Amino acid sequence: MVSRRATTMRDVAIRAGVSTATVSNVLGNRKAVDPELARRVRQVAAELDYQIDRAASQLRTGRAAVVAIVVPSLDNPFFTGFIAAVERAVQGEGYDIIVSSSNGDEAQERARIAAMLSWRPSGLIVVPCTDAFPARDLTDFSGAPVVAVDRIAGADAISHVSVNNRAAARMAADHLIGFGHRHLLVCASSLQLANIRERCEGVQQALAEAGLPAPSIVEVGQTLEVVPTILAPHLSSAEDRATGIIALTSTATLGVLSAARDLGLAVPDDVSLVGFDDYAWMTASTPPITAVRQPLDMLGRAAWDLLKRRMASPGGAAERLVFSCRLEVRRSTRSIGPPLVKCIIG
Amino acid sequence: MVSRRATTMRDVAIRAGVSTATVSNVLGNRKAVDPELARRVRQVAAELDYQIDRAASQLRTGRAAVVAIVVPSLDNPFFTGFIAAVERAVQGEGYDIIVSSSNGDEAQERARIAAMLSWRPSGLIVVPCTDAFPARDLTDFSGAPVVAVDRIAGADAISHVSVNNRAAARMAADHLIGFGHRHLLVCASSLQLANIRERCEGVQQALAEAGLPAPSIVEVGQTLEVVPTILAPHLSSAEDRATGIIALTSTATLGVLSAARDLGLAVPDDVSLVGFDDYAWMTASTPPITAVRQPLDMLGRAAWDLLKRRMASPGGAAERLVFSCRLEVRRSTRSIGPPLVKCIIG
DNA sequence: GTGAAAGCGCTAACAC
DNA sequence: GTGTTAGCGCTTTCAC
Repeated sequence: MVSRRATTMRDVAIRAGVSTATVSNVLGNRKAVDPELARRVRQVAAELDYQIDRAASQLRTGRAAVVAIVVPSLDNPFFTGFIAAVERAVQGEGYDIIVSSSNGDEAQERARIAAMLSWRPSGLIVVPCTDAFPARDLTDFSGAPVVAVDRIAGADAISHVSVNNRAAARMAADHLIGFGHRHLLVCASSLQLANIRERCEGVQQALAEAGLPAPSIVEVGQTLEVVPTILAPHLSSAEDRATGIIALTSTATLGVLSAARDLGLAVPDDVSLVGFDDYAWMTASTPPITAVRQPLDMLGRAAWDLLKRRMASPGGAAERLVFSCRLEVRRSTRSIGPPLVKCIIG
Repeated sequence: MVSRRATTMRDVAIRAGVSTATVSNVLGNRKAVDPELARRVRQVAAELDYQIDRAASQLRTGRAAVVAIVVPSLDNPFFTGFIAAVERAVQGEGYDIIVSSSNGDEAQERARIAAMLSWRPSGLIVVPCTDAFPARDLTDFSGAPVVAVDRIAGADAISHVSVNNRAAARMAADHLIGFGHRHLLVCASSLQLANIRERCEGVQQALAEAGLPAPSIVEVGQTLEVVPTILAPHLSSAEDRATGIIALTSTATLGVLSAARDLGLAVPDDVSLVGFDDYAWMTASTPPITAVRQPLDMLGRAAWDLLKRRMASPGGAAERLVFSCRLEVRRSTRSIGPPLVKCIIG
């Protein structure tokens, strides 16, 4: 296969007997062009398999029709599901996506964002690996529109989309409380993340309002293998052991499942479990897992919408969009008694 | 936030008191430059937060330091895991990735590949949505180096990486045969795909060589929801029901699990199951699933290596790299009797 | 070893 | 409504 020079706009122009400006106008739907000429241009372009050179177009216009996405990991279905949603949203508006993973590391995040920025993308969507998002100076400096996703503390100057974490976690807790559970265990990935902290608070509030004891919160990290070991002591003490567990991420959910199995605890007979995020394996699992479903598709679409708003008016105010989650009730939770009726004295 | 023009190479050159050519040479490690000058250039570049404009660089050199990846879906952990592996491989060699999903549709695949090609990427890695890979004319025409992954029939003119599907499936079948299973059911996604057909053949061979009856093969598609319905008749007939199932993809594995549960069949007590692909949920599941693990990371790295070879010598011959899978034996399979001893007559 | 200058393919201003 | 042309920021001869 010999590498040949690609067809240029000039080639098309010559063959169609017009100027490159006209070709550009036709192909970019930019200025009114005589219909007959336009038809001819399009036909020649098709015949020659003409593909615009984006580098040249970009150099001239100063911005590429591309949105850059940086996520903490490409091996996590939550992030890849989000990317898929963004891709669906930008499709058909002529934008492509470039994606990069920060591997959950701030230094890498910074480097990856810098690299993405050198494409002069139309915008940048980032799921920061910590909620401080220290790479913000980079994006500020470049002037590229940015939308942050999911984890961000101090939602001041940056547009962002997220989920109502507190409400989602309350919903999970209320479900368990309604099933008569009084002692809950929260299995969190990392309390360094604002979204995880919010979820914890949601559970705490629900319990407090029901007049029940505060939940135990255990931090299990992001690595599945170690979760059972960390969890074991909390699940073994037969006496005041939690009867209901809320796992705050899908990895945590998997971890709880492993731990319970290793300890010979049956779900939901011995412990009820509410998971987070909603994947195919949760419904195929035995028992199917009751879980809080985050609207990934909406999140992706919203990120793109917000980005477009920033692109249209870079000077405008930052916006935030918060989505609600749904609880998919399945079979990993069971009633162990009547819900405690809240006692209001005074 | 006011959008400001980014720092250009010219800015750096002026401030460092040199020409843009020198800056280019320093930053691109291209020609020998006086060490002191080089130091100054680098320092100024850092001070100004200079980021090269890739569009300009690209326009000049004719190729972008970017590899385009097209997969059938971004919602499938096999494909996203592959993308993650490629990203790891290209990282640090200064390449970025642009990714796009064909949604399993040939027309979209074609369109997405055309769009990717307009970036004039250094290369293209594609997991075709059918093994015919009809968009090959596009890539041939553009002259961009291409590597196909996983599904490709007639491995002639195009470099590709894949897994030894036949051997992998044989391994699964032999494991079951060794456990005394004589009647196997194969749960395939789609027989349109070469890799799936090869897996079927692997099972058939193993059975034939053991002198056992041919497996039943049922095609369940890519949508999880319908799998149990399709599978039900094959799992219900109490008499000659298969005692061992081989699921040829992770979705199929999930489908078998759902179907078995719906039918009240226990794994592995009533049926043994070997899955394909190896994900976290398989080990967290109860029981943990015995599965064929595809070496995703090697596949990604190999795709990049092959691509580099094509980039280095576009005229060279296409190469293929085939990897072996491993069987992770867990608890979804059990022995139901001694293996049948193969009887060789004559 | 360094700089001047041409030009990659496109778009946008402007002239007609 | 169409063509001419300048120039985006970089890399790469080619002189020096």
